[in-house]
Amino acid sequence: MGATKTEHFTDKQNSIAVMIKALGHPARVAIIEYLLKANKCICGDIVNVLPLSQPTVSQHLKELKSAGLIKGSVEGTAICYCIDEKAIAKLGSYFTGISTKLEKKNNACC
Amino acid sequence: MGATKTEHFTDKQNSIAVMIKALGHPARVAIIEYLLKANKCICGDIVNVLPLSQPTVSQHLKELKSAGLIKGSVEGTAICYCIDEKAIAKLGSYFTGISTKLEKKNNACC
DNA sequence: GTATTCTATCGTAATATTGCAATATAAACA
DNA sequence: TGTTTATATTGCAATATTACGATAGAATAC
Repeated sequence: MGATKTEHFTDKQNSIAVMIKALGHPARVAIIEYLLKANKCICGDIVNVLPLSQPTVSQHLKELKSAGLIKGSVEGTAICYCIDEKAIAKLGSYFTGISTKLEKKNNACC
Repeated sequence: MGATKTEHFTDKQNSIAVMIKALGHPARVAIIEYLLKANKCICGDIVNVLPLSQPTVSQHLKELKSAGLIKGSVEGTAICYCIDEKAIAKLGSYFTGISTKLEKKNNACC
């Protein structure tokens, strides 16, 4: 035990959980927020801004990328990381969808 | 090492990450989705629906509750768990806020 | 009272995550 | 070619998470 029993849940539930989990760390929230406000988005900037070592930042970027939340394109020696709009939009509509259903239900049970 | 360096991030970043992290597991996504569609929301129902043991489900419910995503009220022997609308709305607006800002920026850098 | 039912907690094993130093890789430039 | 610069990978230690059996607690039924 210790491993998540992904095989017992639906693909949708698993894929939403993976995307959400990727943002479940303050460093990765900070990265997204930095990418959002930065005009240029080079990894080196992020290392300078975050209070974490370069390998650790690189690892967080890797996780965000593998979850599909950011994209990275090689730009000479540096790498340009950017937010994947579609992924964020998907998460947004997932939560607003729940809110809408709750309103319709009137959430009366409690 | 091994522990998240929360002290280096802002309160906002940490609190968002905690809420998001609570949903970063398919079982907890499944619980929210079940609470959403169920008319009654008793913990026992959830144990019957999920492919996990009663202690494990109880633990997941505890995490969702401590993250503020659900509320629980005692109802005789059973406990009535419900989604906290405000928390879900907060998450929804967090993501749609990012989307809006991305549109304004035109996300032109990559 | 005892029995039953529902949920929480404890204890513990398996696994995952976080973080960094050291090192590797890869492109640009001298 | 050798050096610098930027990022990735490896290896490892510390900590967190996931899961469940056993057990405890708390309310209801008898």
